[in-house]
Amino acid sequence: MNENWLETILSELAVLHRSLGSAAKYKKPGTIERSAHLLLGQITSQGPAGVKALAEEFQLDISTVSRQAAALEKKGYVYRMPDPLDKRAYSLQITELGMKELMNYKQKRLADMGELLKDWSAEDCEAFGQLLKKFNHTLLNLTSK
Amino acid sequence: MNENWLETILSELAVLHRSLGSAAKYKKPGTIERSAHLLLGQITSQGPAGVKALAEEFQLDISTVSRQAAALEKKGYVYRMPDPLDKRAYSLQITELGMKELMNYKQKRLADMGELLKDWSAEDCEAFGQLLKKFNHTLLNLTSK
DNA sequence: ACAACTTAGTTGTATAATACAATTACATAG
DNA sequence: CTATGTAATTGTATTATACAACTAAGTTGT
Repeated sequence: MNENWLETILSELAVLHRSLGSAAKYKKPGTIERSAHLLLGQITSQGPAGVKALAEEFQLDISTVSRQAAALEKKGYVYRMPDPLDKRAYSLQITELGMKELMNYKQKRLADMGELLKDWSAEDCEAFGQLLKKFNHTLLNLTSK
Repeated sequence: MNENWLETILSELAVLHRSLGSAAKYKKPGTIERSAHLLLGQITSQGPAGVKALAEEFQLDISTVSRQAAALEKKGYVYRMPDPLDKRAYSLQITELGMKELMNYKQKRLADMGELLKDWSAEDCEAFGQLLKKFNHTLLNLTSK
């Protein structure tokens, strides 16, 4: 394993993380935040789920997800469907408004990313997407065991 | 431009950002943080610099870098070299202790990353490193103009 | 030469995203 | 039916960031 590439990956990941962190500062009033959108996306694509399941899925602390869920609920993007068998639990379901918001957000992000990558070859885009996916997969697998 | 890869890139970046954010939680006492290490790395590889120059380099707010610099100084990893021509300004220079710390940190990170990627082919590591670099470059170029 | 402007850095305040610990309310097993 | 376990919330803390107000020092223009 060539150490040089490891070093590159490490430092570029650090830089990337920071860029993504500071880029997050286009928060006009009324917008909702990145993490909350991941939650919205999850319950949209995978169906309703409770806080605990979502936290496991994302490997986050339950408290983190709980607060995100509360924020989403406050904005009317999700509602809580009580679990009939367990009065402590509930499922988060996306609302019409939530779906609209999610679409909107995705659309905007896609446009931005398209603009950013407008000079990239299709091959590079594809490779980058695949490798990111693979990396995330590797990361989640390792940390979970 | 194939929209599908854009979508993959978008969502995988979001996931990656989050993983990197929560992985940051192995902070034993006495450790120093990711961002501060980027600063240390920068003044090591590019030579001493002031807060303003570093902030520009990283495209961060000056206040952010100022605080990071203060933290590094408090730990004894950098010292302030007053600029003889401008009494407002100074250069951050790395100390022996700072170098030791930086080495140590890099070493540990390299080992972790090597472990993480132990099943990756050399080709994939290389491609991932290159694409990350390219992406960061694209990102910094665009946002700066 | 001094008033007006500009610049380097700091500090106050705010926000997002996270974790861990304590708590609440309910569920389940002896 | 008491003891233990579990879903979620809430309190508190941390890192990393930005923006705005401020301080002190340098620069410029008449």
